[in-house]
Amino acid sequence: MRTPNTVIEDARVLTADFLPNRMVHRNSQLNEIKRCLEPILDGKNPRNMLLYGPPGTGKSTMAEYVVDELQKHSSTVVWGSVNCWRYPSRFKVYYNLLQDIGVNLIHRTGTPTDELVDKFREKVSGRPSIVILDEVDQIEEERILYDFARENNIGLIMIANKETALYDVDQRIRSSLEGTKEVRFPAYPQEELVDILKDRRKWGLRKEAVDNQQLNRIASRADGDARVAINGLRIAAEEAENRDMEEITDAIVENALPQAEEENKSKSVDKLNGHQEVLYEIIKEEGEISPGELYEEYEEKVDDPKTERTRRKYLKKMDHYRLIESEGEGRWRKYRLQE
DNA sequence: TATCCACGGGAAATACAGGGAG
DNA sequence: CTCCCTGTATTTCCCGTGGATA
Repeated sequence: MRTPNTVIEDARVLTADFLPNRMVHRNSQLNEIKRCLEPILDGKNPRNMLLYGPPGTGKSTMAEYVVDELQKHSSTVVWGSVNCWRYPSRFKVYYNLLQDIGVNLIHRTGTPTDELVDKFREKVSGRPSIVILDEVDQIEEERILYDFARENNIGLIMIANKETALYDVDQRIRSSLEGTKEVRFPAYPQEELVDILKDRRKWGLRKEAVDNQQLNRIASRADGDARVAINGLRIAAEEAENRDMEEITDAIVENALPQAEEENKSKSVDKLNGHQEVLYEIIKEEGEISPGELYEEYEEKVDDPKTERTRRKYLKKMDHYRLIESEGEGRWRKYRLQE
C-alpha cells in the first residue's frame, strides 16, 4: 500500500522523454516530416531527413511521435532508433536496431557484424521502415548512412545539433544523401516553454499544485531547453511530494532549477579507466594545462604510462563525454574541465 | 629553412570473449 | 577441460600535417 500522491498525478508525464499525445508549438516541423514520410504508406520512396537544432528542442521526441502516428495508419511499419553517440560502431548500431525490431540476440562477442546487417536487411526488406539515428554526427563509420540511404523502403531520420552535421562526410556518401530534407528546430521562446509545462501540468500533476507564475520562473531559467524545463518541474514536484505538501512552493522551485541543469549534463566520470582518471584529475587540479605539461605530470604519477598516442585518444574520448574541453591548436592547446 | 611539438588517421599487434570440436 | 575459430576492443606503432620558432 502506498499513500495517495499529494501533487503528482502521473509521474511518467513529467519525464523529458515521455511521448506526449501532441507536440506543442511544433506544427510546422510535424507537417514537414509527415510530408517526407507519407510516400512510404503507398510503398513509395520516402525522403530522408535531418532534424537539427539545439538540445531540448523536441527533435528526438518528434521523431518518435511521427513514427507513432505513422503506425496508426499502417501497422506494418517497422522502425528502430539508435543513439549514435552511445553506440557509434556499425556493430552496435545494427545490434540496437535489431533489438528495436524485436530480434533478440544473445550478445556474443564473436558475432560477425555482417550477420547482423543481413538479418536486418531480411527483416526490413519490402516493408515500410523507419530508422532514427540520434546524434548522427557522432557516428564512427559513415558507410552506415550510405547503407540506409540506398534502401528505398527506409525512411532515414537523422538528428543532430547543427545543420552542418553532415558537411564533412565522404563525398560519395554525401551524394547518396542528396535530397535530404533539413528540418530546423529552434530553441523554444519562453512563452512556448510555459505552454509545454502547462501541458505537462495538466496531465501529470494534481490541480493547483503549481501556478503559472512558477511555470514562468522555470521556463525563464531553462533557456529554451524543454528538457531542462520539464526536469525542473519534475524535481520540484517530487520534492513537494516527499514533504507531503499539496503545493509546490517558490522555494522548492528555486531549489529544483540548478538540479535540473546539473542533471542535464551527462557527467560520466565513472566510465573512465584508471589512466584516464589520472589525466582527468591532473586537469582538474591545474584548472588549465598545456599538453606538454599534462603528459609530463601524467608520467610522474603512473608507473606504466601509456603511449602518447593512447593519451591523445583518451583526451579525445573525455572530450567526447563532455568531461573536458580543449581550446586552441597544437602546442598552444589548453585542456580544462568542461564548464 | 630546419626543427620542435602536438594532432589525429590508420594499420598492426595484442587482449579478450564465447561457441564448438575434440 | 583445452584449443581453435571468429569477431570486437584497446593499445601501440608509424607517419603525414601544420603552426611557431630558432
